[in-house]
Amino acid sequence: MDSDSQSSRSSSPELERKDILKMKPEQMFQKLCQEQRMLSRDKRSSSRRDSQEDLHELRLKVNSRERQRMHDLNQAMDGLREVMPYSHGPSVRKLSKISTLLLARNYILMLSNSLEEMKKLVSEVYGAHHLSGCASSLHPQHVTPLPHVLSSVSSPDVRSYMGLMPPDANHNTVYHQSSGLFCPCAMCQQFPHQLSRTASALPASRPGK
DNA sequence: TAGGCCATCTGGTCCT
DNA sequence: AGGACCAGATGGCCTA
Repeated sequence: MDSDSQSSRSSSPELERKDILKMKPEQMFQKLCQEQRMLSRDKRSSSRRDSQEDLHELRLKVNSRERQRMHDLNQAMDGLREVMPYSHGPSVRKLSKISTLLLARNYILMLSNSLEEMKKLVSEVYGAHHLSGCASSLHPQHVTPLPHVLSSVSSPDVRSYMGLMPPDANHNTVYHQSSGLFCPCAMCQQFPHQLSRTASALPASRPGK
């Protein structure tokens, strides 16, 4: 649908066609006569035609700009989708725009929450030399997703990411799982296999710099 | 087939 | 004045 002048989605020509179809024959005839008169008048008036052509060209220009703007917006949306933690496999349908935005919002909230938890954890570790079970205390349900966000999300992938349901076996989630739940914290994501070892082997004092 | 999602056009408004 | 942004209208495509 790149052609400016040949778009089938143009609304006003469609309307005209519908109107014409609704007309009685005599009305249609009148309308045709009227259009003929207008056409001949336009032929006589070259200046008016020029202004109409200018108007038309302007309209095409504006349409083109708007289309480009929407393409840019969609490109940005795709960029956002790429960094969102949901399955990217070919069998997975693309997130809708609204779902992408809602998920992005929730993801940011979750990351903020995780960061806070990590800060607490670090202070605990360096304070009491104790690391509690991270994976059991940090899952997305602690992020408290907003009800209206959840209810609007229909994609099983998104819902599974939000902790509403276990992930489909066919979908490879990027999240490390613990007891069927996802742990979003950076520690579990980057080196989950080291977590238990780290917990017992953490130095009693702050690592020297 | 209804409903969701989307692309496009269009006119209005705001901003530079 | 021209461009960016926005929202409404419209119609196409796809899926449950």
